[in-house]
Amino acid sequence: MGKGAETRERLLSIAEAAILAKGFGATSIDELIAEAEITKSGFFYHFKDKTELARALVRRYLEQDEILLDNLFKRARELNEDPLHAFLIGLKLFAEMMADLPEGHPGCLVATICYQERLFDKDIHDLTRNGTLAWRKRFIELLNEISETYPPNDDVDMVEVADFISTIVEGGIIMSKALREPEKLAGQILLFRSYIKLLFNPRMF
Amino acid sequence: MGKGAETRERLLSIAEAAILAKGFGATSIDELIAEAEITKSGFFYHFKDKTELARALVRRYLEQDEILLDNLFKRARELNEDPLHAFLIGLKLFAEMMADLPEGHPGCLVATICYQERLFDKDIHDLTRNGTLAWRKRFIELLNEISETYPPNDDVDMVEVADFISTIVEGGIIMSKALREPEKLAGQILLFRSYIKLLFNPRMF
DNA sequence: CAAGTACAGTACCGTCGGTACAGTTTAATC
DNA sequence: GATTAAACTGTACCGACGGTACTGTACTTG
Repeated sequence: MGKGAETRERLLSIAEAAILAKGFGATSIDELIAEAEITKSGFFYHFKDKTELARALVRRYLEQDEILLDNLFKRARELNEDPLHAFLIGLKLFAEMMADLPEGHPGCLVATICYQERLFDKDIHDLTRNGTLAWRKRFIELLNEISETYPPNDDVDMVEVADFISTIVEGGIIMSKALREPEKLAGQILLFRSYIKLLFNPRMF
Repeated sequence: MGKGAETRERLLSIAEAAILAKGFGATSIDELIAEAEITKSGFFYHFKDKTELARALVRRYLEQDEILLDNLFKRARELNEDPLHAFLIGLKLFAEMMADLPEGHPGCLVATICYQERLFDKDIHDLTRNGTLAWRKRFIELLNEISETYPPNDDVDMVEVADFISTIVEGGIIMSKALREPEKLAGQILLFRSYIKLLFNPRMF
């Protein structure tokens, strides 16, 4: 990574932390450049305005997220080739990863942007929407594979179940923050795991 | 309601909508007074600063929320005196209420504040935390009553299950916004209902 | 050594949160 | 009918911030 790309990455990391803690509108460029130890000109060299910073931030966030989830569920599949058990293992790994964050989850950029919709243009909203649809696609594929072997015990739409995990992670982050209980997120992910167990349990009824 | 209280309420409603759409830091007092058609002096007559506006906003939000949930689950109990079935009816009523919001849920103030933590003092964070704990208390009581008659089919902590509904509502609001699918929230609440059905179903195993 | 990269420096504009304080309208109270 | 408090309006001002514009320069690379 060249010198320019390094400064850019540093700016993105500082901005992400600040925006997740204070919101986009309340995050000043002045504070970002103070922490990054560059000047305003330096900032505007990398991003032509605040909107472009936001765009770059979301893109980076979704890419990193994709890689993380890819690795996690690939590892889970290597530990057990049955799709249901692999998914349950993946969820446990995910919960453990969330539990290991000492200060709790720092927050999801998608959520921040949704809760400040008026500040962003269609471009950014399309990015977050496509990111969310990518989560849906990932989990639908896993769930469809599971339901081929294990018929579900309740008549539920698999798209809803696929979105359920995203809902619970987003909600769990908020509950962790609101309650000041960092472990809450992991606990809620494990409850989703409990639901999956009950939904696909072959010994039911 | 006197003239003063009326203006105050109008200000609070305008501020709530603006803050849920743009965030606290990005909401200017100037835009609030423009929409309320009063002057800056008028604003500072009612609230000594922006922080006091936030405090009043959260208090009002949690009070209204409490009343809404009280009525909803009281009505559900009147329709069926079995605690499990009453709860399932309550969840259906809740989902229907959320589905009836034409533009989707406008957002939860607790979530907004959690995602802009650095902007608020301990006072406000205590308010949101106590609000969340009130949700927990409400649902723990309902769940404990259910589990006396219906032993749960999985070994889960009832506190986690009580928080699960709050998690799903908070997450469902974000998913609705991110996907631009207002119905998503109701669908996710109904999935929680599906979980409750599976968890307490007496015909299991 | 020329050229681009990666910034620094300086100056300026309009907006915003907040303060201060004097003046005015309206409705209830004595 | 005068008094008084509530509910504002009007005006002026401050420092911080987002953003623009343009010039200058150290460092690196071909």
